[in-house]
Amino acid sequence: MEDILRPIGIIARSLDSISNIEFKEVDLTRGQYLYLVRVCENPGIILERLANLIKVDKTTAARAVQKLERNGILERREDAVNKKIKKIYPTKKGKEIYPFIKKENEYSNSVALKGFNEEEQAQIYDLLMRVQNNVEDDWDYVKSGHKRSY
Amino acid sequence: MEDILRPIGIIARSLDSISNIEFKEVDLTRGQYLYLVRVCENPGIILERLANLIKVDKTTAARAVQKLERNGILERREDAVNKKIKKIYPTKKGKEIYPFIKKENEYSNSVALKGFNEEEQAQIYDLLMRVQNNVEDDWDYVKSGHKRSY
DNA sequence: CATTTTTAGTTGTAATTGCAACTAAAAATG
DNA sequence: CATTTTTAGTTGCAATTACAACTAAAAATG
Repeated sequence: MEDILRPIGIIARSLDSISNIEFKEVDLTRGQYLYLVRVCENPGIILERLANLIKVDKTTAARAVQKLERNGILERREDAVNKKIKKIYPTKKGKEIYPFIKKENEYSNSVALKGFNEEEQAQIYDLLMRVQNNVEDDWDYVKSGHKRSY
Repeated sequence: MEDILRPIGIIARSLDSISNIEFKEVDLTRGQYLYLVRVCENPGIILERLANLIKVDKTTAARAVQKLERNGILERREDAVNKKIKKIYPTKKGKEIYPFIKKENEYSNSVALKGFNEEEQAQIYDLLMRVQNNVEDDWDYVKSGHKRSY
C-alpha cells in the first residue's frame, strides 16, 4: 500500500507557505486567508463550525478571528435568540480582499494540476474527497479525546 | 476546474494533528515526527536538504533538529572534509521510536484509503506524485524570493 | 422542570514556525 | 588565484498554534 500521507503533507505545506508569502501583499499574516475565504463563503458562520471546516483547533480559530476583527477584516455580531453564539461576517474591507485570495488559489490550483487532462482532474478530485471523508471521522474522534487502536 | 487545494489542506491538517496527539505517547512534540522519520531513512542528511524534503523553512528545521538533539533523539556530526556541513543521524533512542511512527503513519494511511481498491490506490498515488512535482517547483521559486505572476 | 450533558467561546501558558539579517565555508567565475 | 556568488547554518524577533482549564448558555434527560 503506497504512502499518500507524505505527498499530501508536502503539497499542503508548499502551497500554504506560498500563499502566506503572497498574501502579505494584502496585509494578511500567516493562515488568515483560510478564515477569510470561509467566512466570505459562509457569512454568519459560528466559530466552532469554522474551526471544524478548516480542521484547526477552535482556540486557534478564536484568536485568528479576534485578530481579523481588530484589523477590520471580519466582524462578529451577537444573535438575537441564541445568546451563546457570535455570528461572523466579512466587513467591506474583508470582501474586497476576497477576490485576490480566490485568484491566487485558482492559480495555485492550476499549477498543481498542470498536465492533467479533464478526466484526471475529475479523478483526483473524487479520490481526494473520499480521502477527506475517511480522515475527517478520525479527526473528530481523536480531537474529542478518544484513543485510536492500531 | 475543481479545487483540490482545500481537500488537500484539510486532509493534511487532520492527519498532522492526529499524529501530534498520538506521538505524545513517545514524548514527541508537535512536528518532531516529520524530522525523525526522514533522518532515520536518510542518515547523514544535512539540514538544508532535510528542510527541502519536508518543505519547511530551514530555520524551523534547524530549531527542530536542535531540540531533538538536546532530547537525545538525533545527533549531529561534523564532516571530515567539508567544515561547513553537519550530518544528522538518529541516536539509539531515535531509532527505537521510529517503528512506532511508521506504524501510526501506516495506520493513518490505511484509514485515508479505506474503501479504495488496488487500482484506485495506485491511481491516487500517481496523481499526487505529479501534483507534488508541479508544486515543488513553485515552492522553490517563491521561497527563494521570486514573484509569481498571475 | 430541575439537573445533567453538551455546545460555544475565552484566557493562560508554552511551544512551534518563519521572515530578517547575519556569519563563514565552499564553489564558481573571470 | 583573487573575488564574487552560492550554500549551510545560526540567532533575534514576532507571530501563529494548540493543549488545559475554565465560564456560561443551550439542549437533553429523567
